[in-house]
Amino acid sequence: MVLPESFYTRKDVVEIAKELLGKVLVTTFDGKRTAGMIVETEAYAGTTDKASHAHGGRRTNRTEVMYAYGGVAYVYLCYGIHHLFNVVTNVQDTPHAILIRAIEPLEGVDVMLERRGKEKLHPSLTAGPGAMSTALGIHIRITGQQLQGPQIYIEDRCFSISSKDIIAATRVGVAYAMDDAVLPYRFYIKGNPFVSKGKGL
DNA sequence: CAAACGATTTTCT
DNA sequence: GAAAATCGTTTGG
Repeated sequence: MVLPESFYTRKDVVEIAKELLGKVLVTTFDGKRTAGMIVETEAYAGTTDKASHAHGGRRTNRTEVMYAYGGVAYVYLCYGIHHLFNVVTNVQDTPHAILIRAIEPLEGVDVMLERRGKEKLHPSLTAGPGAMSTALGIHIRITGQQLQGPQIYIEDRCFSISSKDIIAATRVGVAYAMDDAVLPYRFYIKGNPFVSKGKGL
């Protein structure tokens, strides 16, 4: 079943980040369908989180979509090269978001390989937010789209992830956030080979 | 209007 | 292990 808007509009972004593990992200761009199970996420808790683009209530053209009602996509360009895919959560004017960092490919592996210019399935195909977005065909132009299709949606296929297999860790690449960099806002599935390595982890 | 920067990945040494 | 790639967004003049 496709996750309803009510899944995203709840207030606890950390809780939602955990629950997204094991859900399936499905995209259909250029008539090509790809899907993968989410194995790694990071929560960004809006105005009080220095690592978030919206910290301190910052509001610009880019971050405006984070202030929207939960359940839309926020994609932004990092280092001029990488498209990073986020899910906006919480209610309007509360800019919470969850970065999807890695998936385990389930459908359309051949399409992902072609988009990534690779020959065979390897964890590096979708481990890491930039790589994953490329594999799924995610582009910054889909920012603001509803996560209920037709181009992109997340569904529950009833994969059960035991809570003891969910690992909480610090986020990647946010050292500049000072004290908020140590918060355990990164979640991943223990032992899954498609979880990104991060920088020093 | 010009300049600096980054929630990363790849490539070269 | 270090450095480059590369451009939209943000910030300063």
